[in-house]
Amino acid sequence: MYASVQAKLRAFVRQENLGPGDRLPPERQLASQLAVSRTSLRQALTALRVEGLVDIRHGHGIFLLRAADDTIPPIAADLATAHPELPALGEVRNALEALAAWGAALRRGDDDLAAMVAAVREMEQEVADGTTGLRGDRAFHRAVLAAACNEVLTMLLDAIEEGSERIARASLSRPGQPERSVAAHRLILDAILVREADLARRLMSDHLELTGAISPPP
Amino acid sequence: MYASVQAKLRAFVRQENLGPGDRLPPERQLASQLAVSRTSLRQALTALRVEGLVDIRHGHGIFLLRAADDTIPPIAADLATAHPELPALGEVRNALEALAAWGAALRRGDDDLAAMVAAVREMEQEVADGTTGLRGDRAFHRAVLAAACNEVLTMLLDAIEEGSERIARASLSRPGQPERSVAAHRLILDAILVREADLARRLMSDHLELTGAISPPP
DNA sequence: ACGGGGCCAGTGGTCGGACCAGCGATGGCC
DNA sequence: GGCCATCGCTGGTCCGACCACTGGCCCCGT
Repeated sequence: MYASVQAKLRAFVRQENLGPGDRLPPERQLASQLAVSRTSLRQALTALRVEGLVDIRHGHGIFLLRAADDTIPPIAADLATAHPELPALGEVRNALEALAAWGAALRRGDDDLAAMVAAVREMEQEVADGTTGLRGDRAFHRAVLAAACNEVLTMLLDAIEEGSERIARASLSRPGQPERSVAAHRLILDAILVREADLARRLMSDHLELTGAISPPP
Repeated sequence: MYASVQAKLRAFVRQENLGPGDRLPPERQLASQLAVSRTSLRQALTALRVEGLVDIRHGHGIFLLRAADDTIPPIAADLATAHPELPALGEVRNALEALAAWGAALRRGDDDLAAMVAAVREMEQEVADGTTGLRGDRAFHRAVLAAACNEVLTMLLDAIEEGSERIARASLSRPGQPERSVAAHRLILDAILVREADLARRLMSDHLELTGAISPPP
C-alpha cells in the first residue's frame, strides 16, 4: 500500500530532521532503506508530489517543499475527494489574493475596516485559546475580498475556495504559524488602512508565499 | 511524463463518453491503448486517485468518480460575457496574465520560446499589413500561458477569455497601439528568455495596464 | 595559465516481464 | 439444492535493465 510507504517517508523525514528545501536520498537508496521496491516508492513519491509536499527534479534529486507534518491524517482523506494540483492552485490564489489586497487598499470603506479588525481580533482570540485560528483567518481574507469590490475576483476566488481552504488549514497546523499569520494580517490591515495599495499587495503576496510551497535553490 | 498520460486519459474518457461511476478498461489494456508502459500508466492513475478523479479497487477495476470537465468555467464565463467592459475583469485579467508571465519565465521550454517568437513575428507581419494584429496578440498571450504550466491558471483565463478578447480588440484599434504592443511583447519575451520572472511579471502588468486603461499591481 | 568543450558519474524516468493478492463467477461435489 | 473449491480476471508489487537529463570534473587547445 502506497499509504504505508508515505507514512514511512514522513517518519524518515522526521527522524532525519529534514526541513523545507532539503534534499532526500536517491530513489534507489531510499527504497532499500524503507524496505520497499523502487516502483512502490515512486508511487508514493508521485502522490506526495501531487499533494505538493515534494519537488522531484530529473537528474537532480528529490526536494522537500514543506515540513512533513503539514498534512495531517484527517486532511489526507479530504485530499482524495477534492481536486488539488496544489502548487498551481497556490500560485493562482496568491495572485488573486494579492489583487484583492490591492483593491481593498484603494476602495475600502469604513465598514470594511471594521470587518477586518473584527477578523483579526477573532483570530487572536482563537490563537490564545490554542486553536489554529482558521475561522478568523477565513474571515479576514473574506473581509479583504469584500473590500476590493471586484465581482469577478470574488467569483474566481469562490470557485477555487475548496482547494485554498485546504492550503490554509495545512499551513495553520504548523507550529507557530497562527501567530505569524496574525502578525501578517495586522501589517496588511495597516497598509489597507492608510491606502498603500502596492504595499498591501506585496504584504499579502509574501504572507501567502510563506503558507504555500517553497522553491528550493536551483 | 505522467502529465501527458493524464492528458491522454482525459481524452480517452471524453472520447469514450464515460461518466461518473463508469468503469475504465483494465490497466494492461489501457496501457497498450495509450501506448505507454503499465508502470507509467499506474503513475498517472496514482496521481488521478490523489486528485480524486478516480477510484481504484483491487481485483475489481478502475472507476471514474467525476467527469473530466472541470467545474469552474461556466459561472465565471457567464459573468465575463455579461459585463465585458467591467473594470473588475481587466484587473483580474491583468493579475492572472502577470502571473502567467512570471511562471513562463520560470518554466518555459525551448518550444515555448519558439511559439512566442512565432507569435511576435506574426503580429509584426499583421501590423506591417495594416491590420490590428489581433491574431498575433492572442497567439502571444496563449504561448505565455502555455509556458507557465499552470493548469488552474489556464482554466481561469480560459473562463474569462471572451471578455478579455473584447478588451484586446478595442485596445488594438487605437492608433499606434499595435506597434506599442509588439514592442511590449518583445520586452516580455526577452525577460522570459533570460528567466527574469519578476521583470516579466511587471512588464506584462504594465503592458496590460496600457491596453486596458486599468491600473493593477506591479 | 586560463578558458572552453567534451566526457562521465549520478540522478530521476521508463520499460517489460514476472509473480503475488483480492474479488467474482462458475461449476463440481456432497 | 446448497455449499465450497477452483479458476479467470483484476489491481499490487517486485525486479532488472535501459534511457535522458544534470552538473561537475578533467583534458585539450589556445
